[in-house]
Amino acid sequence: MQNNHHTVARRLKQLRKDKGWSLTACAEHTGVSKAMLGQIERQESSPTLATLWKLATGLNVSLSWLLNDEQQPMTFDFAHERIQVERLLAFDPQTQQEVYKLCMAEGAKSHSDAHRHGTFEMLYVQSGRLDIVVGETQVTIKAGDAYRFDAAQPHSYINRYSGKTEFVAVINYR
Amino acid sequence: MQNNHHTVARRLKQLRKDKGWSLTACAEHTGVSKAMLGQIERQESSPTLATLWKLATGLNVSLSWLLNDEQQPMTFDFAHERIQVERLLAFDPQTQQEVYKLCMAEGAKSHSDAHRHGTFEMLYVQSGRLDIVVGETQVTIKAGDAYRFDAAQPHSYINRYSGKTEFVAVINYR
DNA sequence: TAACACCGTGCGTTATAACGCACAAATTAA
DNA sequence: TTAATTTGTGCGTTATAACGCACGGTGTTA
Repeated sequence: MQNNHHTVARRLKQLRKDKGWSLTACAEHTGVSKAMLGQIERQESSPTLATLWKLATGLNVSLSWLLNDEQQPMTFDFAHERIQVERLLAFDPQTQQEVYKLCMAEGAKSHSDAHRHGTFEMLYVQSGRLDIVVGETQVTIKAGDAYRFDAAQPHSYINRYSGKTEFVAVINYR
Repeated sequence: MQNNHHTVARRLKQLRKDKGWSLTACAEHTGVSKAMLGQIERQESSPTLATLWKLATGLNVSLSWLLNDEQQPMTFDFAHERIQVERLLAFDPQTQQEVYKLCMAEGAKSHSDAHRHGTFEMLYVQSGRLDIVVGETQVTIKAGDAYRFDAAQPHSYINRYSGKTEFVAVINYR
C-alpha cells in the first residue's frame, strides 16, 4: 500500500475527529458507506476516484489536500542577527502556504537547502535589492518586483547592495 | 461521472500523446493494463487510488496535477481608473499561481465574484490600509500585514481610508 | 496483392471495491 | 445499577475495477 493510502487514512481520521463525526455521521455527509469509511481508515481498501471525490466534497476539502502528505513548515535560519524574520501567516494545511517578511541588512546572506519536490517560493521585494541564487542561476530583484522559483533546489538570498532590503517570501508546498 | 474523471482522462491522453506512447507502451511504463488505460481515457471506469498512483508515478507527474482541472487566470476589473493594477508574475500552469500589485486610491472599491472551489488569495499590504470583505466577514489589514482567505467566495477590496493603499495579491488556484 | 505488426476496443473472468446488515463493545441515559 | 443508544468491525452479497486475450481496423513492407 503506497503512502497515499496512509495519507488519506490519516486525513480522514483527523477531519472526522475535528468535526466530531462518527463513521455514521460521516457516511451521511459524504455519501460513502460507514463500512467503506472504516476500510479506508484502516487502509484495507483502495478507494476509487469516485469515492475519493465524494469524500473530498462531503468533507469540504480539496482532492489534492486529501491525497497529499503533510508538509513540514519551512524554517528560516534565525541565527543571523543581520536578518530579521517575521512570520506574517503561519503554515496552513489547507492552503499548504506560509508567508514571511524578511529584512536583510547590507551584506547579509541566507542559504536554504533544497525543499521537498514541488515546493516553490514567490518573493516580492518591497525596498532595496536582492540577489537570489537558485542552483546555478542568479537573479537580481529590485523594489516593486516579484520573482518565483523552484524551492526544491538549494537557494540563497544575498543583499550585496547598500542599505537594507525588505521582502516578502511566500512559500507554497505541494 | 464527476469532472475529475474527465480531467484524468484528458491528462492521460495528453501525456501519452506528448510522450508518443501507445496504450501498450503506456501500460509497460505505468503497470496499468492497456485495457484499463483505455477505460480511463474513455471515462468508462473509476480508477482506484492504487491505479491512480501507478499512473502518476509511471507518467512522472504528481497526483494533484493528474486530478486537477486546469485553472483559468483571474481577471481583475481594469475599468476602474482609481485602481491601478500591475501584473508582477503571470499565471503559471506549473505553480497555478499569479501575482499582482494593486494601488487603490482613496474611496476605491473592487469586487470579485466567487472563484472556483479551492482558490485562495494572500494579500500583503505594503502601504495604507485595506478593508477586505469575504462573504459576511470584514477584515482590515494595515501596512506590513498579510491576510489569506478563501477566494471561492465573493469578495471585495475597499479603501475607506485617507490616501492610497498599495498591496500585493497572490492568487493560488487549486 | 498478401503478410505482418501495431493499434484501440470489447468481452469474459478474476479480484476487489462498496455496500447493508448483524453484532459485540463502548458510551450514554434513566 | 440496568436499559437504551451509539460506535466500529466483520461478513456475505452485489457491483465494478482490472485484467488477459481475441479481434477488426490501419499502416507498412515485401
